[in-house]
Amino acid sequence: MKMSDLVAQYILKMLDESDGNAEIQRNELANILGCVPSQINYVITSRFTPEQGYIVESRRGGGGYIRITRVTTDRRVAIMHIVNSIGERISSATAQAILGNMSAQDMISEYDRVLIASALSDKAYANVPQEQRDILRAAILKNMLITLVILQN
Amino acid sequence: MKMSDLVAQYILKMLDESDGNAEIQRNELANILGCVPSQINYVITSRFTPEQGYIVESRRGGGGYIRITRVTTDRRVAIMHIVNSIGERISSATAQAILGNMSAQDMISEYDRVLIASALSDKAYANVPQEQRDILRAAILKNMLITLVILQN
DNA sequence: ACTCACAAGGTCAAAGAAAGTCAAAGACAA
DNA sequence: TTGTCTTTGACTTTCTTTGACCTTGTGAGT
Repeated sequence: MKMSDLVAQYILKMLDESDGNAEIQRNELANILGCVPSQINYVITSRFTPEQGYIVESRRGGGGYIRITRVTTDRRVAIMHIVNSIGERISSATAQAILGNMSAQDMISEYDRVLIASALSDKAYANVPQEQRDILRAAILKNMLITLVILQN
Repeated sequence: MKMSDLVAQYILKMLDESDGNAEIQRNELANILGCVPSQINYVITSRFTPEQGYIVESRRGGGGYIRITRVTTDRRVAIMHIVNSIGERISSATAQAILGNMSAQDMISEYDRVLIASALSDKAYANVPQEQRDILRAAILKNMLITLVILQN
């Protein structure tokens, strides 16, 4: 595997393990992975750019470091906002409306909207007693939206 | 036999052997088959086009590659097959297994797998009486898979 | 405070490793 | 003979690796 991929992988793993925030020491990491230090810079500038959703800070000198932070895009925050606004139960119509808005506002793709909607349609809930349906729908909707947030990036 | 046919044959064999997904190195392959590298490009552009059901991705530079993926149209058929094989009820474990297989066989993307799984997880069904859960899950799973089939272009 | 040594990280350009493009030449069937 | 498909190779573009040299922080000794 390419060195640059190894480095990226290593950093991504750190990010995953520590909630989107990784602090590395350039020389140390280069040593662990067996590459030249500037390779680390290369990987960071090519794969951890702001466009790709990362903020990079660093310091030189003794005790220096490079800190890479995965920025939770507004999208993720926005989706979580909606998740939190969904109560204990939700009707089919309301759910569809919410999904429609989310898609209109580019928080989710059209593809996701349709797919999620298909998991909420009343059609699938034929066997569930009326008063349970909306509770169930809310639970599933939240679950899927949270999954989306996790899948972002 | 024509060089271009040899190359095509080689690639087709790789696709067959690895489930519709072949990754080659242009120069290496050219070397194995004894042709110039650009011959590979010629074969790919003339025989592995999207119209003919292939997706081609590539990267230049060190560790570069050319990846050719066969998009089976019978993907839809295959999914419907599975839909029909799902009975009245399905357990969480079985559902996960089916999704895992589908993703492994490239019938659905990893993304879809995770998203669908999140709609089936037992966690969301807390309020549903035990014996209803598996029925509901089957209904939702089928619904989502059918939606996927529709969404496939 | 001042200076100097050391410890980080940063920059940049050159070399290397692949893949892509394109046009000219060749082969061959209609 | 003409038009289409193949073959080939020179040249281009993109991505990666490496190393020499630069800049910035820290801390000890004066």
